[in-house]
Amino acid sequence: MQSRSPKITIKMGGKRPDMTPPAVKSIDETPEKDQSAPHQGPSALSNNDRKETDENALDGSSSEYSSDDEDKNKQMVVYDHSLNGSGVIKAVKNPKSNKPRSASKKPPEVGAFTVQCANCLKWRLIPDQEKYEVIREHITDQPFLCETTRQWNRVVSCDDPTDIEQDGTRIWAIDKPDIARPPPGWKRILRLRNEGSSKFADVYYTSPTGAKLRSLPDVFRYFESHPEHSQGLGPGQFSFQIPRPLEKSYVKKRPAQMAAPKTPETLEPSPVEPLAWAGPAENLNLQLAEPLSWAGPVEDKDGMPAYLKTPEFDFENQAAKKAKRDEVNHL
DNA sequence: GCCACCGGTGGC
DNA sequence: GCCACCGGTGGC
Repeated sequence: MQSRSPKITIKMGGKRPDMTPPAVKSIDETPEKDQSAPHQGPSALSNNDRKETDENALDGSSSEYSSDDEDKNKQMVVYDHSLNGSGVIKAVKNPKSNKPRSASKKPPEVGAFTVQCANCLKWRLIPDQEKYEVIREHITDQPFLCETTRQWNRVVSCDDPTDIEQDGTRIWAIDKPDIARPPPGWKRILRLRNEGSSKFADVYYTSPTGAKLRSLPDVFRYFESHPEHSQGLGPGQFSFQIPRPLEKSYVKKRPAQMAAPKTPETLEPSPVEPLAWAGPAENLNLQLAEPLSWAGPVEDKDGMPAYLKTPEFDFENQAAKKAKRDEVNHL
């Protein structure tokens, strides 16, 4: 299909931006999901990516996430923004990267990190994951600004053009704000899944001893078996929250639940009646076919660019969660 | 056998 | 619907 070129813009939620933590959101640009062609045309895009990277002074300090790979056709970008829109992005490699050595499709990888300036709303690439994590950790209390890039000796102002545009070559996703940066010796790994999976991504932590932990209970169990590595650590330092793809169709919808057999008000046992399920099952199929209807352009009433809707962000809940985390961390 | 990746489910 | 958690498994 023709590739759309959504512009990313942040649309303020209807809510008043008092004390509001940063909203996180993302864009996902996967123009088509051609089921048969794992890789295509977009090889040119990798040039774009590289050019962009160069232009944006990611040069020297750019990390292992920079564009070494030739098959970076698409990227996923994650960002969040606060009241006036400060956001964080991540970019990801093409989900359909065609590494010759494996027939199995490798999931996309994070390819870059970007944050949106709270003032000018332009995107600024972040040189490496560590810096990104620091920014994300405090994005609510310390909105990101163009001047923040001076931390890594980059001089850029709100007058300068954006580092990165939504040009249809990337997949955008929404990251969560205020995720604690991993404790020293620990790493927080975000693994994206392939398009069509039941989930968008998985988060896991690697411990100082190399253990891979997939959940908080995992972390607790690790603490028990490795008390020497649990000193001063609490659950607040770990977050298994995953970003969300802007394009919801990236993730396969869970089939609608079979209508639970109505429990009659009476306590009379009701006979099992399998045939009665036929109806719901058909509906289920219809729903699965539905996602294609996303393809059409989406006009936004507020004059915002099409294709981009600011996902709703639960400010209050985020604030509550953060408070809870802080509280936990004090224990 | 290991592990990266994916699916499913229960709880909210 | 979202999320946390964990089981299953195919590919190595």
